Amino acid sequence: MAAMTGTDELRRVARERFGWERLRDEQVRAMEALMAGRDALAVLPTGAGKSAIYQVPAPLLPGPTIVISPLLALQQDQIASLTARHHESLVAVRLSSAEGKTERAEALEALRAGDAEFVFLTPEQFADPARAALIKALKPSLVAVDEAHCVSAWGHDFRPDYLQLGQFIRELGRPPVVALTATASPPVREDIVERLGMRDPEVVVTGLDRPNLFLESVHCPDEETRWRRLVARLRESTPPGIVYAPTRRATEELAERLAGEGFEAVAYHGGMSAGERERAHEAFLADEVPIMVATTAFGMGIDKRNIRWVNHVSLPDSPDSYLQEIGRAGRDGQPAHVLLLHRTEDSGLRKFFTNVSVDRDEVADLAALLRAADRPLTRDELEEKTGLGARKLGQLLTLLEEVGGARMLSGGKVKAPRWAPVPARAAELAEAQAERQQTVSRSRLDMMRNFAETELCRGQALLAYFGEHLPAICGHCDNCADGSAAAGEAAAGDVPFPIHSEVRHGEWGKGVVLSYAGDQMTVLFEKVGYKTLSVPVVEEHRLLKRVS
DNA sequence: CGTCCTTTTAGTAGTAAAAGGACGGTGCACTACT
Repeated sequence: MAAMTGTDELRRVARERFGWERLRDEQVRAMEALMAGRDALAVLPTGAGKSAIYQVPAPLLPGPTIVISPLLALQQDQIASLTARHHESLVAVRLSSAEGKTERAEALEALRAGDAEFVFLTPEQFADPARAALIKALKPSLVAVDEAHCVSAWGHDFRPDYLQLGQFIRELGRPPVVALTATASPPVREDIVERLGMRDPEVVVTGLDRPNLFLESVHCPDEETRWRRLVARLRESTPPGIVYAPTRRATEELAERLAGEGFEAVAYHGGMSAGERERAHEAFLADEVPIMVATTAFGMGIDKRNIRWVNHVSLPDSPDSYLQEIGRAGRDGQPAHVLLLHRTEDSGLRKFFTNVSVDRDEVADLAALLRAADRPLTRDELEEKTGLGARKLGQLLTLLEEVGGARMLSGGKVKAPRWAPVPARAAELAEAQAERQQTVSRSRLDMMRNFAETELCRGQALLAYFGEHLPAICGHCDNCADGSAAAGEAAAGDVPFPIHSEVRHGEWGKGVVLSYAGDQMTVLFEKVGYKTLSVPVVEEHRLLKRVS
């Protein structure tokens, strides 16, 4: 009964304050969980109404709603769209480095007075204890973590404050938390839930299959072939589209070379000035620039529905990244084409990026320093005492925390827990932990390569990675089109373990069966990530045992 | 791990291969200076 009333209330708010006549079942399920004080994790494609999941319950809950969002430009857009929809009844403010002292004070006052409902923040905002206290004093009733895959993708090295979000949420007294993302494979989902300290979240996941995207992958033996295939493809493609290149330099050289061939192409990467980036972005959105040649910097928050193709001229680091990037094509539902031009050599760069080199002595010194200190130390103090750079220090601290050698306190301070292992042991554990992470990253890269090289259905391969089983071949990839997918499928015999069943491997431990393709099977192991195994070998040597 | 660029070496005059080293992606926030 109560649930019914709650749902009616949600529908009323959606209709009256947002103008949404219908809510999808998944949206309602997540919203109801939040209203009941529970956490929720929503993996929904862009355009499926992710934002509504926190926006609709927000005015029904007593305090303001915190929205954690990774990019300032993205926050800007989100606030603009909320404001446009709302004619001042639901105000959103932002606290960031872009707001001056006065603006911040005004924003906080509006939140305190109840004149503003949403406050947009980056995870870095909580690093300053004074600011964290101000936010805590607002008694927020809901925390929404947008683009939640960043927790997993960026937290471990690039933006370590992402990993401290869970700590901050605890300090807030654990209001309901909703994590939102368009793509998250099972290990990423687990990482999000664990890192944010979510409890038994309501998980809503919708199908990831995008039938209007035609998937194609071509192996290129050399750079010349890659260039020729790209140009040939661009000549027959309708703009606008995105070419993803691996390095900043490659984007600039490629854009120039394409211009020489008569294509209007503009480069985009993180090394360009904010102004240049914005101009390029705006021009692309306005259909003034037909081809964007970009690094992974270009993507999040791009709201453009008519992107007709996405071409990659290098192998991405994982299917996670790949699905994010190709997902930007064809949002209008019209046919779109994605092409992956890969070389074996591409993996080198990716391996370099996933390389977590841990110097045992450095970690041991750091652990010893923490243990010897009679009070919690700030990062600045640690940087000074160890001589490590901020990036490296953050990485090592994260590792130490994961193995119980460090504890993060509010205000970015760090101390050694009472039960911390001795420095030498902590270093050993940290090294092992780094190796595990690297093993999992490499397994993702392996899966990306499998996807690129498979002669079977690519749609099935991609979705299986994300834990989704497509019962029939996808019908929208190159291998389905030329018949090789169907041929491979027919070759598959009986399966020893059902899809999604739990299995155990003598060395790799527990895992879940994701897919069968040809005589290969893919299993996702908790500890070592994705593995592809030969079914006959598994059967002959009884490598796997059924668990559930 | 691969690529690109510079330097060295070989060995004999203008070039060419080998060896060495640097570099590679994603963004916030803060400070100093104009």
